[in-house]
Amino acid sequence: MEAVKTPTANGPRERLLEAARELTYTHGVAIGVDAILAKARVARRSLYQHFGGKDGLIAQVLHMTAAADLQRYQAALDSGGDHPRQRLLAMFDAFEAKVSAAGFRGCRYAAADLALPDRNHPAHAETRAYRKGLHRLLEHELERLGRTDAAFAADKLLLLLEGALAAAATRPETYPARAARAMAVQVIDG
Amino acid sequence: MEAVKTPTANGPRERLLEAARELTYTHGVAIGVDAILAKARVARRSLYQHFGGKDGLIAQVLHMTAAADLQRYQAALDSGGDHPRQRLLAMFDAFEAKVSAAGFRGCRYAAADLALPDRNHPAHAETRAYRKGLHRLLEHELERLGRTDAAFAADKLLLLLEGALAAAATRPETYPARAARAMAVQVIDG
DNA sequence: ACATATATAGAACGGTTGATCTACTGTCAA
DNA sequence: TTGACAGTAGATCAACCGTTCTATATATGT
Repeated sequence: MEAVKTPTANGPRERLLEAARELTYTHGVAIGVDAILAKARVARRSLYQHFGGKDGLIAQVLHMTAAADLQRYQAALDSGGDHPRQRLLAMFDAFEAKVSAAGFRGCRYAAADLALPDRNHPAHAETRAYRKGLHRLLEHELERLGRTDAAFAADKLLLLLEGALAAAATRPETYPARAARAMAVQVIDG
Repeated sequence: MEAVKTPTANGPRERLLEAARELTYTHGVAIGVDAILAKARVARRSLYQHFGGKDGLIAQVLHMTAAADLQRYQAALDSGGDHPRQRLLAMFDAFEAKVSAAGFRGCRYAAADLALPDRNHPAHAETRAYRKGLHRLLEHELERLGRTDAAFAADKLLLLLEGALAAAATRPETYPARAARAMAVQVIDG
């Protein structure tokens, strides 16, 4: 029977996704197809077979990393224990470690949105879904804190995260994540 | 004598700057040279004569808009009267109006930084100078408030502005500038 | 009137882009 | 063995990129 065929864990499709994930982060989504193909060591045809084109590949990369990033945020929350306040602070701690880590180059999703002026590009739907998911994580914790303005407070925390990502990409020496965490405390305890 | 020659207020140089200012904002700095030339109704040669190339034009556009934007921020501060607290709040009010205005498409400087992976591109020096100038405006008001941590507090306000710009570009329906202003009050009164 | 500088229009260059195509190889099931 | 399928390699395409070029027109200053 073999109902489920092994998804060739290291097949051309996965190699393309991995290569594109790295290159679009370090060089932006404007990176050339040739560079992706070379890094993935995959035939040109496979790209168009699996993803329909460059746009499809980029959208799929964002879809993949969004799921992974949201999982990481969820894990950071869980590392804070049971109390929502501690959970949120643990998340901002993990966030600070992330933006301070070597190789940090800014927010992949903000970069994609800014680099693709075409509003109908499939990538925008992915970045929108990502932010919605992150907002949901934050809002849920704030609701558990008994906040009646959980949605608005989640907007604030999301704004702090986005601002810190933008600032960390251009002025890392000011430790923006630390400033964001300090303001987050005000929002959480507000 | 004519010590100062009229800088041909509507000469090719000015038309190029104006066209590039608009097009790089709506379509990103990846916009083609041809589109800029067509909009400015200027000969191809004039671009290379005046700016040396596309990179020089982009850098000059950022230099020009940075000066204008900083002047606008200064004017917004001044509209708040004498007291630093009122001046800063007036500035955040003006900021909210700006990001809510029709045609707002995000932060020109953040977009330029993200779209130009080459760290040596002259545009980066302009965006850095712009942020430094904005930071100076904020820090000066905070110093007048007697804050000993004026530099750090200015970092926070700058982070709020950058975060609101990023959020307003992708989620305008959440009124990020309003959230930023609310948090700014906390920082200012902190 | 003449020279100079600056503008224009547009052809052309070499390079790169994303995408399509043909041809060949290997695998596996019928 | 045969046929279908997915993969590789690489030529090729049209379009566009930023840049350089020639040639011509239009001012301005001496």
